[in-house]
Amino acid sequence: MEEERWFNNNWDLGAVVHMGCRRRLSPPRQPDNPFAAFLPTPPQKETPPVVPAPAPAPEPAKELPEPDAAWRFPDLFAGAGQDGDELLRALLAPHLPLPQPPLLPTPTLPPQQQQPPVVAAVDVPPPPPQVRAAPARAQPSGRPVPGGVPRSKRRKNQVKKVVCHVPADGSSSDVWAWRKYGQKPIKGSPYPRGYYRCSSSKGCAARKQVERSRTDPNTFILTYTGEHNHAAPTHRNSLAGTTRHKFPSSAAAPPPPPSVVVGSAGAGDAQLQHQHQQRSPTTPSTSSATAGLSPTTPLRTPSDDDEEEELMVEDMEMAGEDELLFLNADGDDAALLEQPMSSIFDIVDEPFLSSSPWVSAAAAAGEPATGTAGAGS
DNA sequence: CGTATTTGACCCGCGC
DNA sequence: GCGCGGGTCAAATACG
Repeated sequence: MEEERWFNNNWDLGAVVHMGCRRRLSPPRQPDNPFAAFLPTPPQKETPPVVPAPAPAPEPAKELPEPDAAWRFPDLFAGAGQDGDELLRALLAPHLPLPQPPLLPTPTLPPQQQQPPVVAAVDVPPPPPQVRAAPARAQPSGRPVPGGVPRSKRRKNQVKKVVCHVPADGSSSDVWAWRKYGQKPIKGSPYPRGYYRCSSSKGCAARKQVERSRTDPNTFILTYTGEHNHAAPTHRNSLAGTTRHKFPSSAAAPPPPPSVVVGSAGAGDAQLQHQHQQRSPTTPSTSSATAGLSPTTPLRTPSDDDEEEELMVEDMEMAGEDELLFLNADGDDAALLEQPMSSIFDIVDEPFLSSSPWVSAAAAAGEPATGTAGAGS
């Protein structure tokens, strides 16, 4: 039951999805932040499930504190070097060369807001052989596996993950289009976890999980799994069809602002809402997810930092990865963190970088222009 | 018409 | 071996 409730909440993972780990300039604040749902507000409107989390107001997402702040992509790659995560490497590779500055001038961002999201590269170590030989059952039900990898194999053990902690308000979008394929309530967490798959390419195995940190509702945990086997989309993908913001059937849940719009900084949030509320044609940024996000950044208090670290640790433990790398703003890696996640993706399609509008535009604006398809969300 | 989102069910990994 | 929890799939629905 509780789960259902959370489920219903349907907070906008999408928004987060877009955000990815990138930080972008954010507009002042919006009344209705798409991320609001993720924000500190308790998912539920009235009854807090089991989570003792100090949920702020019962309001849906609207009452979120002030999510504003722009943020950038946490550098997944920061830790990439070691994890052996090809993902990270890939991400980093292109990145290094990039002149990071262009990304965010952070002119308007107050110091507090500038906190880079924490990124952790999780390398899931292959399970000890003894643990389980997993005969890899061929697909049980015969369900075709997307990547050709049997579901069982994809599971925890062998999956490489990149974990990013980003401020709830912040949002950034990555160039990729993410399509939501599931959402589940997580035990122990009042917030549901959204599952997204890269819709930029049909065969792309890249997946993304968006979850609000139980310890710090102000932080979203983005987990990237798999690699993109294609170049970043320059414009909406064919796959990324139209964005649709449908209000969840669950009437209980307030219409979450599904997608973020790439609007101009400042209006971004507002646009987002408009988009899904009014569906303004102006920003067809593609569907919701990848479309730009104009998230705002959350105001983070100093204490948040500490919490973030803890979060990271938790993640690591949770993930069971001894070898996880966590990047923290405090750490030297912070510099790396400053790089927008999009860069990471860029790796995949370097060629695109040259022409990719988002890279520069996104960096500047903080959002991927309409180029990405919005799936995500 | 095509695609995205939502939601329930199924399946599997992991722990006990 | 069983149960729990997580992750994914697929059908239905809705929107551009």
